Order: sequence, then C-alpha cells, then structure tokens
Amino acid sequence: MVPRTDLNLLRVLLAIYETGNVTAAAKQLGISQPAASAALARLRLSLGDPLFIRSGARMEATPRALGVIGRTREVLEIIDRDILRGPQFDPSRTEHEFVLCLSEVGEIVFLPALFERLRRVAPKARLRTISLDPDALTENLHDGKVDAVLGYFPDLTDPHIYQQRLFSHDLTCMLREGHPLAGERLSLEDFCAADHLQVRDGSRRQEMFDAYLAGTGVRLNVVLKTAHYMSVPSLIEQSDLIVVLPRTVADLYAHSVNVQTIEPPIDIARYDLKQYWHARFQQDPRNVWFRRLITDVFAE
DNA sequence: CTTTCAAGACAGCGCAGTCG
DNA sequence: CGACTGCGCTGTCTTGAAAG
Repeated sequence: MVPRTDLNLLRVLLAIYETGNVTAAAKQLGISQPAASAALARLRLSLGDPLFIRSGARMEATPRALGVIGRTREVLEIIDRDILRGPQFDPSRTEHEFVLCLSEVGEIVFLPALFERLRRVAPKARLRTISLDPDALTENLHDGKVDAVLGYFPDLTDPHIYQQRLFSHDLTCMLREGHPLAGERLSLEDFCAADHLQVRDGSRRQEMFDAYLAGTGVRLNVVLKTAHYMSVPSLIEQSDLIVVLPRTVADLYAHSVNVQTIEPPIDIARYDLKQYWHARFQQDPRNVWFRRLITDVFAE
C-alpha cells in the first residue's frame, strides 16, 4: 500500500524553519498554535526525528530537517505552480498545431480569416484542417485529436459534445451570366424543370435542404453530383446548370467568375453553423482560447 | 460499474491549562 | 514566554448498502 502523506505537514515544516517559531509558523499558515504543534508531532513521528530542538526562543533545525528543507521547498513550489494553479496557456509562445475539422464551405469561406487572426495573435502556432466521416467526429473530439469541429454537423448529438452557434447560413441559387432563367426570381416550375448541379461533401448523413425538399414534395432534376465546391464555378459558368448553395459561397464566386445569384422560388429555412468540442476540454485553457478565437472571428 | 446515502471512525481544530 | 497536552467539537473520510 502507498504510504499516506499529508502534504500540509510539509508546509508546517517549512513555516517553522522560516520563522524559527511554532507560534509564528501557525500564524503564517492561518492555523492555531496547538494545530501547528500537533502537525510537528506528526511530522516527527513519520520522519523519526525531532526535526526542531528548542534553543532559547528559537526552534533550531536538526541535520535531518535541514536535509529535507530544500527538496520540500522545490516540491511545494511545483505543486503550487503546476498542479494547483494549473498549466497556463500563452498564445504568443505556443507552437501547438491546432486541428480543426470543418466542411469544405467552412474552409472556403472562413479559414482565411481564421488563419489570419491566428497568425496575428499566435505567430508560432500551426493550424491543420481535416475532414472526417460523421461517425468519427465524436471519438476524435474525445481523444483530443481534433480541437474543434466547425460547421453544420447535425449528426453530432452525443451529450458530451458541447456546441455554440456562430453564424446562420441561408441558401441561394447560382447560374451563369446570360442563363435563360436569369432574372429577378425563379418560378417554381422553371426551378424544378432546370438541370441541377448538386454538391454533397459527405460531412453529414442528410442535408437539411434534402430533408426540406422531401417534406414539400418538390423534386429537383439533378443531372450532375459532385463532392467538391471547388469545381462549381467553372461548371456553372460553362453550362446551363443551376446549383443551390450557401449564400456566403455564392457571393464569393459571384465576385470572381461570370456567374450570378438568384433567389430560389421556395423559402428554405436558415441553418446554424456551430463550433463543437468535447466536454473533457470545456475548461482546458488552450481549447478555451482556441474556441474564443473562433468566436471572435465570427463576431467580426 | 458508478453514484448516492447514512452511519461510524477519525483527524484536525480551538480552548484552557500545564510544563520547561 | 512559548511549546506541549487534554478535551470536546466539527468536518471529512471510509465503509457498506441501495439505487441507477
């Protein structure tokens, strides 16, 4: 059996050594003189040495006491600094590689701003983004292999996964400049009859938009499916396809290629973009800091 | 297997008094 | 004068049973 050690006794030992006086030591520790005296008695018993011999008005340390004072001071400093106060996180010095799991939309729209902010406040830190199967997200968050998940992930329902809403997305349509259907607004007939491009990156089991369509009975004529948003601008620019996609992405593309956005003929509910993390890291200083960084970027 | 609860044991406290 | 001791009180810990 591991011997039981009351570490408070070591504080009494140090206080008596520093003050040379049990009464003063008790005062320093905020305990009564008898309590300090009793603590000294327990120490004497456990170390098998008188530790302090009274010499006039002063308690003189024995060689045994002198032999353990230095190490005792070191141990208590380590406990106070590294255990009781907990590890501190200094963003200006960290070389940690933060791992963020986010959707392709998140990568396109938010990663540049997030990375810029990270470089500014934590110049030595690194950032790695990954995409994971929905089933693997919870486990990776639990293990700390992923610091946070960012995006629309309705499959993250584990009660130990905490979440915070950052932003609300809405969907819009995009087609090429000069498209036969280009104009103010699409009719539902034209919308359904048009050839659609569909983007599904596999980051969730069911898209909110698909569930919405299933509920309304509207069926789209999807003729091309892709897993990436990267190819969307050129596909739309060079065809008569229509695509439904997040407005933030559509706005980004509309600035760089010959495409335009057009309001869909149906009201599609907005969906929340959130950050997710595991309960284990709720109080972890580094994780708290990283989550706040993400929140701040979205607040801007 | 973990958590919760109650009962008993015990360590640590302060007070008062004694000892060196 | 300051360390130590005895006593009674209090809070914490341990243990075992029960519940989830």
